[in-house]
Amino acid sequence: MSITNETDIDQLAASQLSAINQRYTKNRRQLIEILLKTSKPITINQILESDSKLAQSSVYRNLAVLEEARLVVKIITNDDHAHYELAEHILDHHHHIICSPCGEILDFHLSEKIEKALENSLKEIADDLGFSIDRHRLDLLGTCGECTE
Amino acid sequence: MSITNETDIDQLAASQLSAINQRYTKNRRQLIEILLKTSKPITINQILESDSKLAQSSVYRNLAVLEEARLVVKIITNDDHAHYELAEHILDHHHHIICSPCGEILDFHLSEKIEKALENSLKEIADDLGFSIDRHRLDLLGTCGECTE
DNA sequence: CCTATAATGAGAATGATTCTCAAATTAACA
DNA sequence: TGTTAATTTGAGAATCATTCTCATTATAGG
Repeated sequence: MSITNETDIDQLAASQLSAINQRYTKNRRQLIEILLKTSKPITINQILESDSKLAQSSVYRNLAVLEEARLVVKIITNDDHAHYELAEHILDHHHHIICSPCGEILDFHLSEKIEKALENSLKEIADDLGFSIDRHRLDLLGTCGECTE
Repeated sequence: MSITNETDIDQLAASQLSAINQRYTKNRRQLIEILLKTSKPITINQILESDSKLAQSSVYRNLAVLEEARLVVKIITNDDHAHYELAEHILDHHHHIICSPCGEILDFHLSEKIEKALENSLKEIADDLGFSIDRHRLDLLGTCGECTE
């Protein structure tokens, strides 16, 4: 349950964008490509450095559109800069381990067993509180090897 | 494992502040009191409304100091405003359910069994990745009853 | 090809948060 | 309980990520 074929992603992107009356433009395709190449969540600055010709305002705007189309997820931490990565139905369901000193974010996976148990538990809790749940997120906050040295 | 006695909190606050060479001033005490009265994480604006005489710049500064002293936790979401609440050794270990439309945050608890299983799992993962872990956080994102109607 | 509509890019505007600095408070000690 | 040195406070200015504006450019669908 992880899409790597680029044609598939293009179809998915086009379809999810059109569902909210948005076009799958060159700029938006390029953002998807950049995020696909990167194996971890990145900031807008990193995106701007990585390609060049992209206009800052368009990157902000398009990431917001892609997020609304549920193709991209914006990750907010205590770091100054938001990070972005592809949505979980493109990658797969996972969580984040965050280095507080340097702001780097890596993905990690929980065992299926624990993930399931957690999900069931969360479903009950949300019901009790009268919430309808969109998703959950689990973050580990600490210090990476680099920053410890 | 939840401190409610106000004298105890004062002692704890004084001690943790002095550990980072900071004083337990009237302003800081007042912030702790406000957070103690509130049963859920609140924003700086809510704090300013709730008391009045507090200077905005001091509230920002003092919450940062209290956070450094590990008495207070800053909660960042996709909402514009950060929320604050007392640290987990004053309240107790818990998680957050966040209403995306209105930004409200409530606390919830996981059963002890799942919490333990999760912690063990996370410890292993962090070790494998060479991270030293400070804490974990688990958020439920969705829509509260009020915002659904 | 036209035309209407949406997307783009450059720069201005916004707004939460942080910084500055003079005045007030505090701790420590005589 | 004064004195002094160091810290905290408050008002407003500064910062900086993000959002908005608007004229120009690209696109979809006849």
